Amino acid sequence: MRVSREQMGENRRRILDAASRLFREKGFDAVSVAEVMKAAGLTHGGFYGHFDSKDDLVAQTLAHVLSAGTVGGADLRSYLDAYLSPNHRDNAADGCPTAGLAADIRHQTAAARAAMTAGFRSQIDRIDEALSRASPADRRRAAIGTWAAMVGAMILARAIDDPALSDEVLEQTRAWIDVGISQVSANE
Amino acid sequence: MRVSREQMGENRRRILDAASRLFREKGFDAVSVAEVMKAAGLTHGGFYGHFDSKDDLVAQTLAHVLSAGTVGGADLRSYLDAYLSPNHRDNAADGCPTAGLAADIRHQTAAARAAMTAGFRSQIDRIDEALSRASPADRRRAAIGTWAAMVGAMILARAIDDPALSDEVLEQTRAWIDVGISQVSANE
DNA sequence: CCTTAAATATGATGACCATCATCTAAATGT
DNA sequence: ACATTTAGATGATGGTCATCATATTTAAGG
Repeated sequence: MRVSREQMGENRRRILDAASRLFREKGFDAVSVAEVMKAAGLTHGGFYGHFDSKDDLVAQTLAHVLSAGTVGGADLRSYLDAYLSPNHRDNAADGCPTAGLAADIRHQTAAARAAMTAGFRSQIDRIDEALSRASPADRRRAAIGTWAAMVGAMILARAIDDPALSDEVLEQTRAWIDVGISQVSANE
Repeated sequence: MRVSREQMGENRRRILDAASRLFREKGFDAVSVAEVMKAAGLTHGGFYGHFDSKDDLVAQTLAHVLSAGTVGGADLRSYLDAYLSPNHRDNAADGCPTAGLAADIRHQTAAARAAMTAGFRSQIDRIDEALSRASPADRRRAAIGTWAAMVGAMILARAIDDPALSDEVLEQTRAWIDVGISQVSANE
C-alpha cells in the first residue's frame, strides 16, 4: 500500500532507529534485515525501497547514530559517571555506539569505517573542549587517552562474567581517568 | 583413516591454533567450521570428533589463547610500545586476543565469557606486578586503567579509516598512559 | 472521481552454514 | 596376521539469510 511522503520519511527514520538499537545490542551480523523491518513495524521485502543493501543500512545507521552528540555541556565529570556506570554497561541497545560497534567496524565496508572515523573526530573534539583548563597539547592527549580508556573499560566490563569484577573495572577506570585529568588541569 | 594418538593431539592443537588466528582476524561469526578445518589441513566433517559444537570450539580456543602470558618480564614500558604499535594494529591475527575478541564475547556462551574473565584476571595481575614501585591500591587502579586504555586504543585505531589519525590514537594513548604510570610510580 | 505512479506486502530463489549419519582405512593389541 | 577400534572423509539435511520479482494498495494530480 502506498503511504504519504512524510510517512515514508518517518518509516525511514523508524528503520534507522530500530537498526541502531538492534545493531548495538547484537552486532551487525547477528541482526537480519527482516528483524530490523519487523522492529520498525514493516515487512522485510520493502527494505530495498529505502536502502541499496544491508551494507548501505549499516553505513547509514552509523552516520545517523554517530551524528548525535553525547557529551552534554562541558561537564566531563558527570558524563564520565554516566558512561562508566553499570546501567550503561547493561543497556547496550541505548548506549554508546562506539562501545557497542567499534570492534565490528573492522569487518564492514569503507563507508561504515568513514562514518565511524567522523564520529570519532567529533567525540575527541567534544572531550577536548570539556578539558578547557589544560594546555592545548595536554588537552588532545588527555582527550584521546580518556576516550580510549572509556571505550576499553566498557567493552571489558561487558565481556566479564563476574558482576563484582565488572563493577570494579568501571570504578577503577573512572578513578584512573580522574587522576590523569586532575594532573592535566592542575594549572588553573 | 586412523591416526596415531600423538597425531590426534597435534591435530587438535592445529585446529585450536588455526581457529585462534582466524577468530582474531575475522571475528567468531564470520569464520565457519569448514574454514577452520581447512586452515588446519583437515576436512570439515572430522571436526565433531574433536569438539562438541562451534560454541565449544570458541570457548576452548579462548581458554587456549588466553592462557599464554603476554607481559614478558617486568618491562611494562617496552610491552606498551609493542602493544600500541602500528604493526600490532595491522596484524590482528597474531595480536592480542582481548583486543580482537573482547567485544564479541558479549554474544557468546557462558563458557566463553568465563574463559575471557579468567584471562582478564591474569592480565591485570601481570600488569600489577610490573608496577612494583607503586602502593598496592595505586597499582591495581593503574593496572586496570592502563589495560582498559590499551584495549580501547587498539580497537579504536583499528576502526579508524585514516592512517594518520589512527597512528595518533596509538601515540597519544601511550603518552597518556606514561603520564599516569609516572605519577603512580613517583614514590620510588 | 479516476488514473497513475509510488510504497509496501508477499513469496521465491539461491547461497551458505552448522550439524550429523555413515563410510573408509589405518593403528593398536593379541 | 587378524580383529577391533577410531580419526577423519564424504555427503546430506534443515535452517537462515540477503536479495529480488511481482502483486497489491493508495496517495497525488488532474
